[in-house]
Parts: sequence; C-alpha cells; structure tokens
Amino acid sequence: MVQPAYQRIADELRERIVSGELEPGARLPSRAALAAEYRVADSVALQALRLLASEGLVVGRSGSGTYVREKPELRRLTRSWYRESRDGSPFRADMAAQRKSGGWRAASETAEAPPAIAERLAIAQGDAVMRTRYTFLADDEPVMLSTSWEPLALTGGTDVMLPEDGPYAGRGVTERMRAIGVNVDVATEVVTARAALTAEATELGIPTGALVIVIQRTYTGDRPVETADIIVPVDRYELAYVIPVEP
Amino acid sequence: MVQPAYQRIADELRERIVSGELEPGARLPSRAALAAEYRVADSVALQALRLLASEGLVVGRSGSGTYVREKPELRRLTRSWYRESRDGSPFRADMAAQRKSGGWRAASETAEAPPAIAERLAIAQGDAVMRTRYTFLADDEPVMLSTSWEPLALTGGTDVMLPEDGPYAGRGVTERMRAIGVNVDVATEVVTARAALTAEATELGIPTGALVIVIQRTYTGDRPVETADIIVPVDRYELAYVIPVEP
DNA sequence: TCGAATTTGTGCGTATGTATC
DNA sequence: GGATACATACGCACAAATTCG
Repeated sequence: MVQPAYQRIADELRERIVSGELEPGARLPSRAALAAEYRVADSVALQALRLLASEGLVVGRSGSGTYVREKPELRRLTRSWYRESRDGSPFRADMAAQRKSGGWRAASETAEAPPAIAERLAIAQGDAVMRTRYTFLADDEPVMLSTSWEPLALTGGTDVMLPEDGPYAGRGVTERMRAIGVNVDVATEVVTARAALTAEATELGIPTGALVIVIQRTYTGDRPVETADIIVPVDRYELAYVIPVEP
Repeated sequence: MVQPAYQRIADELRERIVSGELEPGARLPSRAALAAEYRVADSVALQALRLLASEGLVVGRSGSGTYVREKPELRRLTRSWYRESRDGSPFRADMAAQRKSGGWRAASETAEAPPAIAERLAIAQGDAVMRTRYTFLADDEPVMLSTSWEPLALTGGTDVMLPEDGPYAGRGVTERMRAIGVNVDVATEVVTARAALTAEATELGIPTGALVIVIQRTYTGDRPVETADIIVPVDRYELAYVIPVEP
C-alpha cells in the first residue's frame, strides 16, 4: 500500500507528538516549511495539518502557528458500584472531590418514546415518556450533557413525575423510584465514542466534531425504569470505573 | 460566528445522518451535486466530505459515491463486578456469548517502567517490569489490543512471572496473583478515547485515525499489581459496565 | 505607533489516476 | 468503452490574526 503524501506527513508528525518528542504546546513547522521539507504543494501540507487537527492532536492559531494541543486539566468522573450510596448526586460528589462547584440546569417535558429509547426501556415505540435535558456545570461552565427518559406509565401522577421538581428534586433516580415503591437493582452503562454534533458542541463550547464519550445508562429493577444518554467531552473528563473483584 | 461553507455543508449532512434521515448505506449527493447545490467550488464540497469521513460517519468509494457508514455488527464487551468469577478469561466468555471464537496471541519481555506506567503501578520510574503485548482475536480476526505491565519485584522468579506461560497461563491476573499469595481486590478502569495510531490501525485493520477507546485498567490489592492499556475500536465494540445499586 | 512579514483559514480551478457502473 | 465519481495533488488568491522590528 502506497501512502499518500499527506498521510505520510501526518503520520510522522503524529508519531513525534505521541512519543513526546513534540510536547504539548510545542509549535509544529509552518505549512510552508512542511511543504518545502517534503517537496509537496502547500495544499498537501495543509491537508496533513487538517487531519491532525480533526484528530484533536493539534490546534492552529491564525497568524501564529500550529501547536501540539495542550491538555486541559483533566477531571475525573467516578462510576463505581457504591456510587448511589454517596449523599446527594454523584456529579456533585465528583466535583467536590476536585474542588469544583458542581451544579446543573434541567428542563423536563413529556414526549413519545423514539424507537431506540423504547427498546432500552422495554416499552412500545411512541409510548409516553418524561424527557429531561440536563446541562451539568463545573464552576458555572457547561461540561457535560445528559438527556434522560422515564416511562410515564411508571411515574405519571406521582410525586416524582418531574425529576427536578417536588419533594425528591435532584435526589437521583434510585431514591426517587424508591419513593414510589419501585425497586432499582443495577445500572448498566454502555460506553461508546463519536464526534460531537453541532448542537452539543455549541452548548459545551467545544469545536464541532470534537471527540465525546457517549454513555447510555439504564437503571433497572424488575424492569427498566430510566435510561439516559450522557455526553462527555473526552478532553475534559476521563471516566473511572471501579470494579470489585470477587474473591 | 459565521460558519465557513464547508462546515455548514458538513453540519447539514451530519444532522441528516445522525437523525436517521440518511440511513446507513445511503448514498450522499456527489461532490459535483453538493457544489452545485451550495454554490461552492468542487474543492469545498470535497473538504466537507473529508471532514465527515475523518469523523467516521461516511466512507467514499472511488467511482461509485460517498455512503453513510454501515455499522459493522457491534460486539459487546461486558465489564461487571463479577467478571472475574466467570471461568477462564472474560474475553472468551464475551465472545462465547456472541457465538464467536475468542483467542489471543501474546508476547512477553522485561522492560523498564516508563513514567506513566510507574505511576500507575506505584513503583519508581525505570524499575523492572514484565511487559506483555496481547492481540485478541474473534473468529481469527484481530479485534482488540492490550499491553500489560507487572512489577518484576512482585512476580520475578515465581511460577507466574510470564502471564502466558507456566501452570497458570492465560488464567487471568487475579488467579495468577493468588497463586503467589498476592491479594487482588479491585479493578479500576479509566476510559478515554482518541484516534488510532498508525501501528494500532495497521494491526487492527482499521483506517489510521479511526476512533478507539482506551481503557487503562489497574488491578489493585494491598498495592497495584498489574496495569494495562486496552485498545478497542469503537465501531466494533461497545463497552457495557454493569453496576449494582446499593439498597 | 506603524508597517511589513509570516502564518493560518478559507476558497477556487485544474489536472491526473483509478474504480465503478 | 464511455461516463461518472472519488482520491490525490498542484498552484494560486485573499482575509484575518499574529509577530516583530
């Protein structure tokens, strides 16, 4: 397989970056310099740099140069088997552990279950659900998004129908469900990753197409009671799962 | 903020793809058609399509067209609190559950601990470690990579010094450590995502820069006993964490 | 303070090769 | 074989930001 020139240039730079030879903040050769070094047209050097930028390895600054991406202070989200036992919300606990103020905005509305959500909740497509969109804030900056769905068949007419209103506002799914006599045994988190959509990128203040981790979380007892899509930008957070090993 | 033309084109196509209006396998308008529709030059339409391709949303086929990426059959890796209680290796169990044959190749060698690994193992930089590289196979195709490090101070001179040799070959970290009287309590998995490096991409048969999930797993008892980097292509696998909720 | 040089970001038009239909 | 479409590459142009003397 013959490598196209722009890929070869990108590969060589990528190796130098991940090997640490080019440290975060270091300046890459300019487009013109790369073009001269590799004996290619300016546009080919440009293409190589665009590729690296789309991978999140480098950022260009107009008029200045292209630099190896500085890693922002990485925050950690802990997901462990005792997570719900901590007082209040897991997110606030994580933020507190890192000396950040944690909070969120939320808005709920009723909706019809789309196919993928219906399957996760084991209900019929089009069934009524309560959809709640969350924006999580750390030091007042949006850092994480979540959309949650709960079957109205379960919570309709009860105290806890609105996750962020009433006596159990903000208390977490387990506690709210317990309040209406619904048992919750396990949380399943399916982790994937993709590029951020425009709407997500705008809300989170990251470039469109930046990498995000998507967590599909479902709380289940005798049946699924809540499912959520959680969007986490990879360069701000890492997820830590703590798993006990059975003796 | 004024959006560049190529980004607007990419955004609109991206929305149509993730919303499902353009289903997997559907053909996008040709470059020429896009250029005409948006009144831009051919090269601008090209730039938009390259952006989507770099995000893994579409694939171009020479002479034919650009198509919405078909999702390969998604395999699931289950990570749960009882994972080690299953007989043999977790990977084989996952594969068996999905009617695939699972296996792996491995090669071990001694090495000096690089800084990041030393920190994860709570040893000094440069201390001797046993490094083992794994290639996991499903139906004889490489699907997952892993590199593991164990402090030689712990296993040196014992039966289990080589993870894939001796009486405990392939039996999992917990069991091997128990055999030499070392206790293992918890596994911590730190999940991030990035673009695949050239070497990884080649080995896994995916395009360079394709999205991979990186799991940094550390087994800990009284002290860290093993740590590993596990590379999982996102479009082949999803990770499922099952977390019990405390009553 | 000003201005020139540099550098990135965007965009245009063209050419060649190759795969598909 | 011819038309179509993607992949790569070249060269050029201009705006905007930055740098530096």
